[in-house]
Amino acid sequence: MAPPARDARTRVLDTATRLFYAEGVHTVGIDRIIAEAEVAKATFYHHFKSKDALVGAYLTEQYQLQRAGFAAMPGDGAAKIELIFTRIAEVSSLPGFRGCPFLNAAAEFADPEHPVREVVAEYRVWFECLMRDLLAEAGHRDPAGGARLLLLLRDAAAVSGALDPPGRTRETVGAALRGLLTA
Amino acid sequence: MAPPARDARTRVLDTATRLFYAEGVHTVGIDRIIAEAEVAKATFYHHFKSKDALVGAYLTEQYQLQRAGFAAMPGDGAAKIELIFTRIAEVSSLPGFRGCPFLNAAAEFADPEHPVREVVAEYRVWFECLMRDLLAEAGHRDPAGGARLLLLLRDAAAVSGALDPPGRTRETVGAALRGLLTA
DNA sequence: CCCAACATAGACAGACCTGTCTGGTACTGT
DNA sequence: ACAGTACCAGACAGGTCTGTCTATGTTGGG
Repeated sequence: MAPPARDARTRVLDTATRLFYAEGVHTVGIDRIIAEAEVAKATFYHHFKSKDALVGAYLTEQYQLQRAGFAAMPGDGAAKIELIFTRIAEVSSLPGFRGCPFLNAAAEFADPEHPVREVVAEYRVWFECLMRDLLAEAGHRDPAGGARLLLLLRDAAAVSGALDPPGRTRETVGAALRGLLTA
Repeated sequence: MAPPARDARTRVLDTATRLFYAEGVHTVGIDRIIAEAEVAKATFYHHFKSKDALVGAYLTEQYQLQRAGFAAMPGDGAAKIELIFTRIAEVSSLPGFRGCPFLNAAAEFADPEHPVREVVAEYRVWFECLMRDLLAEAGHRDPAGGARLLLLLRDAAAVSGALDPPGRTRETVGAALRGLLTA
C-alpha cells in the first residue's frame, strides 16, 4: 500500500511552492518550510543540495506543469491562442493570485547569470515559440512579431492580476488580445 | 557655499536607490548602504525610522521624479502619449535597466497592506488617470478602457526590458502601442 | 566663547539565516 | 535475521540582519 502521507520530497516541494509563491523566496526560510512540511532538516538536505536548488526545482516544476497544461488544451491556431489567454486572464483574476512565479522570481534574483534566471529565460523562450507556432498555424502574416506581442500581453496580464483591483484583468486582457491580433 | 559633499540624507537615499534598484531590496542590507554612502549608522537612523521607511522614501522619490519628468514633456493628447511610450521604450532598452522599481518592489513585498505596496498602488492610479486624461484630450472614444490598456502596456514594457534580449523591447512596444490605439 | 545640533566610529543585543552533524527510529528487500 | 535506506528530532557553527547604544568630534549661531 502507499505511504500514509506523501513522499517527504513531495511534501517539501509542495510546501515550498505554496510559501515561495505567496510570500516570496527571500522572506521564506528553510526552517519554516521544513516545519510546515513536517520534515527533518537532514531529510531536506538529503533531497535538495541547497535552498537555491529548491528554488530551481520549484520553478522547473511550475514550468513543466504549465507546459503540460497548455499541451492538454484542445484546438489549434487562433482558437488555441484564444483559449490560452482566456485561461491566463481567468487565473490572473483568481483570489490569491500573486503574479507570475517566474516574473516574481526574476525580480528577486537580480543576477541574470543565476540558475533561477536561466529557468525564467527558458520559460519565456518556450512560451514565445509556442505562440509563434500557433500564429503560423493560424496563417498570421508575421508569426514572429505577433509572438513577441503575445509574450508582452502574457506579462501584462500577470502584473495586472497581481496589482490591479480584482475583476479588471479579465476584460482588459481580452480587449488587448483583440487589439493585438487584428493589428 | 555649498557643503563639499552632499547632505548625509541625500547620500543615503541616492545610494539606497542605486543598490535597491540594481540588486533588490531584501538582498541589500543597511550596513552595505551606510558603508557605500559613507555615513554612520546612527546618522542613518537619525534620518530614517527604519529600513522600511527608507524603502518607502526610495519609491516615493521615484514616483515624484517620474511625475515631474512626464509633466515636463511637451505636447498633449495623442502626441504626448506617443512621446511617453517612446521614452518608456527607450529607457527600458538601456543597459542596466532592471525593470520597473515599483513592480520589483511589489514582487518583494507580498503583503498588499504594506506601506510599500500603497506607494505602488498610488503610482498605478496616477499613471492610469494621466493616460485617461490624455486619451480624452485626444478624443478617444473610450478613455477609461484605453487607459487600462496603456497601463498594461507600460507594465509589459518594463518586464520585457528587464528580461528579454536587448533591443527587442523598443520596436515591440511601438507595435503594441499602434495596435492598441487603433483598436 | 559656548552650546546645541549633527556628524563620526564602532560595540552590542537579539533575532534569524543556511548548512552540518549526531544519534535514534522505522520500514523494505533479500 | 540483517543490511540498507529513508526518515525523525534537534543541537550547533558561523554568518548576517536590524536597530540601539556609547563615546567622541566638528561646526555654526547667538
